[in-house]
Amino acid sequence: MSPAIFPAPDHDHERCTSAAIAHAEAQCATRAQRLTPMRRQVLEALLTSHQPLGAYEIIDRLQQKNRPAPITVYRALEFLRENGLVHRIESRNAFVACVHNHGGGDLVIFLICERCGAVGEVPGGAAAEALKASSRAVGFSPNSPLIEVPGICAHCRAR
Amino acid sequence: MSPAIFPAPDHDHERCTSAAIAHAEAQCATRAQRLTPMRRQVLEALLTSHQPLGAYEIIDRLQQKNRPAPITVYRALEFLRENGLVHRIESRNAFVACVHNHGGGDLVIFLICERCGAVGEVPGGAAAEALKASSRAVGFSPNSPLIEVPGICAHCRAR
DNA sequence: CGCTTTTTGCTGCAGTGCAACATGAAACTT
DNA sequence: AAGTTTCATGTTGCACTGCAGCAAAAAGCG
Repeated sequence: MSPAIFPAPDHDHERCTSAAIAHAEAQCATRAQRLTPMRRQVLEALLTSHQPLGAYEIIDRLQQKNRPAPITVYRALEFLRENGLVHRIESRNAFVACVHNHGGGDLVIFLICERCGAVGEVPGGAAAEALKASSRAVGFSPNSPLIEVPGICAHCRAR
Repeated sequence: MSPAIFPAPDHDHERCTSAAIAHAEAQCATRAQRLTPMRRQVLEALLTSHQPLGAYEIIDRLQQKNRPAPITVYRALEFLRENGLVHRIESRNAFVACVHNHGGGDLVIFLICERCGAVGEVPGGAAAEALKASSRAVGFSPNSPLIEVPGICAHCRAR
């Protein structure tokens, strides 16, 4: 598929979720990491939302039977982030499932729709170069930058 | 002085602080806004730190006599941000005094030294253009982006 | 001076994030 | 298979973030 940056409002949710879970399983297998039920549930909660969720929102969406404590969810999120399956949206104090298979090191730009709340990821090559140049010009040695762009996504604009 | 992006460790703190306060007074005067004692104290706390401070750190640094409630500090910070005197560092949940006189709308990049904690601001013109291009290429209408770059500043690298 | 607007104080609360310790489950060793 | 180590989760508790809602005080204005 051509990876739509923003999922269409009517896309096949089931399929994109299960594909992402499959990818997560593969990812963990190759890294000898364990995608436990807890971790999988947290990832699924994020996948089925397609929006950034706060920690307590995640808790609310998990099976009510054994409502996990905040620390449990934070630990699962930490694991998922370390394995590139989840990103944190700093400007929202929230988390999104990563639907790309972008390699670990390369910079990603987060596009955050202010209307529908969806988050898209785009590679940040050109912007990264400009940033590096600006940083080094003042003697600063940059590490991986954080870029989050609020705005309006194509689907919302179309309406 | 040529506005060093990062203040030298041995720079004249008194002078740069009082200059920034003077600028804040002028800024508020022209906008018919009131730089009250509370607001001034919060700004001074940030200026004398040259590092991002959390809300409670600010409280701790204010005169102990009348320790303000968190909401009071948040309101002062809100005012200072609206008037371009303070920035929020999203990735740190903290605030820094703005030592530049950059016009309201133009994009600023925050360089955050991971060793000494200092924050520098550089204009983000080139990076902003690259970001806009990347965003629009996927049908996204961007607003003012957030860019924060962790790294090592020149002074820390020199050591 | 009265009136309005702005600012600050006060109480309370929901959300964020993690430390420290205990328990349980899985993997590895011999 | 039993024991040991490692990893994951549960439990308790707490510090910080951020703000709502209302009350009191201060500043500006006719």
